[in-house]
Amino acid sequence: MIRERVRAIVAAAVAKVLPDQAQAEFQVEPPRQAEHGDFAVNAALVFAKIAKTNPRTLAQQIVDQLEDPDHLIEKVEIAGPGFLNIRLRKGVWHRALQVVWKERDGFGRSDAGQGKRTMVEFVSANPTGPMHVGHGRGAVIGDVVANLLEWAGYQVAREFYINDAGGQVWRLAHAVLARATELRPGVAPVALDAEDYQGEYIKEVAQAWLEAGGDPAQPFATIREPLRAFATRWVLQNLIQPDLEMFGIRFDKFFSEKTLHDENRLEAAIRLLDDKGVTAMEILPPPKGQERDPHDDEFVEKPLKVVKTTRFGDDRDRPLFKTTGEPTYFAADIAYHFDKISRGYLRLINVWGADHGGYVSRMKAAVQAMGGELEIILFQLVNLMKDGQPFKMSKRAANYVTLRELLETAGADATRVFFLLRRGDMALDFDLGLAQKRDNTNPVFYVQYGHARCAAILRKAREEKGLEARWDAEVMEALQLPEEIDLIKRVLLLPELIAHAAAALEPHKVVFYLQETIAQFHGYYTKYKKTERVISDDPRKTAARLYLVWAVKQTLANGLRVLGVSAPDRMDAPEDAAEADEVA
RNA sequence: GGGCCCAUAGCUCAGUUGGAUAGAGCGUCGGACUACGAAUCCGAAGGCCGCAGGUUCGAAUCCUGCUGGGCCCGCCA
Repeated sequence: MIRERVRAIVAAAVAKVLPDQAQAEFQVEPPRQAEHGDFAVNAALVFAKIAKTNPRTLAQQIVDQLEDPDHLIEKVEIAGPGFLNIRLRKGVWHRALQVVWKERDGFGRSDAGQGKRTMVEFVSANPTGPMHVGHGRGAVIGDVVANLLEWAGYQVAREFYINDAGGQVWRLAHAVLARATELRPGVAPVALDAEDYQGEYIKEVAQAWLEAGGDPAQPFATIREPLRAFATRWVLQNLIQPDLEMFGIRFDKFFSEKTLHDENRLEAAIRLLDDKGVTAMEILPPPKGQERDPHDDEFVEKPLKVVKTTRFGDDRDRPLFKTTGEPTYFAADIAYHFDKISRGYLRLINVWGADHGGYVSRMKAAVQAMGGELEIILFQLVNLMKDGQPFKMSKRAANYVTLRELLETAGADATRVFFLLRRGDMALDFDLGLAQKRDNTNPVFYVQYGHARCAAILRKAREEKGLEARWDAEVMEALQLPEEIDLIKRVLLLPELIAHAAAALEPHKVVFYLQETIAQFHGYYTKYKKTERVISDDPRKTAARLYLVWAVKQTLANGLRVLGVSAPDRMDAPEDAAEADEVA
């Protein structure tokens, strides 16, 4: 990478001026202002204090020691408080653009991750009902983070944790039984409890269960286990997996919580924590500022086995077992994460909604105690809006907007981009009216159109002139317009942009990069469409520009692939954009 | 009472991890197609980067304290 070569040149000079500081960090960055050259280096500012001189003098000393055997540098200036503004020869940029031709669909990849085995766990929606828009945000963030890590050289597995054990799934089973008795005349009715799931889909589950031979005349206690198994599997297969498929999201594994209990896996994980000395028997205090309620029989004053998560910065120690003796959800989650570690995943990443914020420190503490490394992406919640007004929804109530409705009205591409248009730690207002609009206020069309426009130019060159874009080092110096050099620089930014977004676990950066890149291309295209066209009578310029357009197209395609968004070669009329989404 | 997140143009948001004159989209106003796609582009107007201190060559960015908003807070999942 060019930036690294420039850094090496400066670092060598710094080492001569200040032999002791050779390993210290300084920045080599593209400056905001074009007049400041190709790279701004702040080495003199960073080292001035150590060198006990003023930055500008030090900058001059560094410049005096610069050696540039490959003749990359055209000009170096000392500017402002002591920046080195470095301008490279244009030929350096021309030659560098060959990398796109060499790497093609792989352009943008790097090996920063060095194949480190990494697991991204995301969605993990409870198998008790349809997914809502909040799950959609987590799904897109998780999927694109996983893509980013793959592109940055990690070996990535995607996993979905199925919470198919515990109290909520009994609520689901009971609700299904209640609805089944309604559907089967003559069977003694079982009433739907207030805490049971109320949604219409429960009737579908009940119908399917009856068709599969379920017998609603049996008492709940005797059939609840097979009913639980049936209902959670049905929800997963009919409500959750189809949505993920529409979204284009695949998981390497769906991991069942139930199997952890069935196979006694909690025990081994807890024993490990015992060995590490981070468990204890404790009577847990009530939360700060609250009195113990003597009438509340749910919280018996009785010692419980806990993980001493306070040692890792948690507010309080967390129980592994309830007073009833049953394991907590936390205990099962520990077993699950122990399993991940045992399978050799050195880096664990979980994608959670902000409503799980209180769970972060305890889970990190537990994983750390087991010798693992856990990072959690907490994304802020999605506020549903309709016509500018908050649109309240509740999971138990029958009416709420599902992810599927959203995918069906807005399409997978637009939904993905919409969710990635903000940083994850910003709350997101999702306007249902806006999601259904299919005009240029929707940014996905902008980027896809840019890709299609590049494709159109290449198509025209092929059909009317018989010309194919290809790398030819001899003609590249025909690219002399400042906008052309800027476009080359922008294209070459993709690998570091992806590596940077992966390191920060911030997928939205890719969206902004693509928007800026295509805007730059549109500007170039429009400015010169009457004077310096891509396809002209000058064979050298035409060949060089066709390659540049091809490289921009490849860059956009690769960026879109990371986002999981299609890159169409032609756009249909705006009214028919819905169909265009399906073309991958 | 405590913890996490947020506050930047009229609105929605970026801001390269501390750099030089803070950017984009939408909206407003004014322009640009007889040739590669006008789903586009160019220009103008619009800012106390929530407030007050601090750290240093240098702060939207880091630290402290406020103000306002979101989420969470006993063994649910």
